[in-house]
Amino acid sequence: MPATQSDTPTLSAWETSMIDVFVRAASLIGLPRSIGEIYGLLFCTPQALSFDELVERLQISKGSVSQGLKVLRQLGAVKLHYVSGSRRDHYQPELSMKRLVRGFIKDQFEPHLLSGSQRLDNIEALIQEVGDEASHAHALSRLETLRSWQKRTRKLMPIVMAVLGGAKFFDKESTDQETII
Amino acid sequence: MPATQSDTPTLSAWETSMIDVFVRAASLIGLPRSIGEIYGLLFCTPQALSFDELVERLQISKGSVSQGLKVLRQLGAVKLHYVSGSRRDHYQPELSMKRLVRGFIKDQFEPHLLSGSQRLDNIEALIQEVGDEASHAHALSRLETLRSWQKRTRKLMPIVMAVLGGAKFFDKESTDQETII
DNA sequence: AACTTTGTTCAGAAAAACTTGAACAAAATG
DNA sequence: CATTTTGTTCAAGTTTTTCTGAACAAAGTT
Repeated sequence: MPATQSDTPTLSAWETSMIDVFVRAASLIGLPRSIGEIYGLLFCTPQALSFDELVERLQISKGSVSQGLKVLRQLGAVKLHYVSGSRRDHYQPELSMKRLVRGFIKDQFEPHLLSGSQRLDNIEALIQEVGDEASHAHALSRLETLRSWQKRTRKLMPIVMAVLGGAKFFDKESTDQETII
Repeated sequence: MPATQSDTPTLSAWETSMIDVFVRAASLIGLPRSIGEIYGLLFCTPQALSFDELVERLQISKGSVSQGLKVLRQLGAVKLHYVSGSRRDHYQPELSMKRLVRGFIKDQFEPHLLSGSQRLDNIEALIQEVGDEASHAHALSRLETLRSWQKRTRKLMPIVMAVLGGAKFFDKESTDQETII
């Protein structure tokens, strides 16, 4: 067995700590530890890393790395970086907070908001069945509360994006488009 | 066995659906199903509900209700409502979106931001150990990126609260306090 | 074409999160 | 003070999520 180059190039202390920050952040937004580790290591490393390097340095399975990268690509949190003279895929982290947040919102938030509207309409139909007048009225009132929450959430998103990056990204309906930052 | 009043007063269709909305929302922000159910039922119901009524109508264990209410109280998502002639605690849902969001941020977000600052300082110390000049510089640069993300997140919170409620609640440092909504 | 390299898939193992229910504490009642 | 009512705690059980590793597919090499 010829001496291969990599003897599990172990993580340094600062790398471990910084990766830990990302593991916590991942868990805060409901993503598994392995995804935090992968993004974290990419974030720490100057060069793009290949699939194998991630497996070796993090000491996690190929399966976890494959699935983790899949999710990170979907979120737009990592970018493929073509390295000449290698046919392996190499990855680099997305470093723009704005793009990271947008990816997350688009992928994990918006779908829920969308299907949420659907659901509220269905509930409205069910409320029609309620016989008692007072109950019926109360149910409708709560439904409206929920709709107002939804509406405000939708209004919030573009503002968040604006604060994070200065770009315009406004809701079709909102005529009162204030200028922010 | 004397005929007691409540034969598991089952949930109506619209209540089930609306509770389902809250169960999903809870899971979206990382809270267990039982908490979504409890808040959801309180949200649907005109009167304040007691501990026992929650157990009976939702058909979940006393343990789950007790722990669920504990978390909801901590988040400020439910309020105690004293009902004369009963020594049971009765609960009502917080209906202000602003207060709900603030409770969530205060309880689940801010602690992470706080300890986050600590952690970054520790990482900075560890980076001092790095011998190689280029690596050292790169590590510091990434640390600064992280710090800027933190700072922007902090700036965002008061803006979110402002959009949600119209109140002023600004960061000490930000001199550029724009007027929003 | 046979072989190697590179990465994906997925069933089962392991770990983490959630729920249950019985034992317990605290306070009111008789 | 014994008893009942009300709610909490926590060990054990259940469910859900995550991870692993071996089998597999795709594409490049020789």
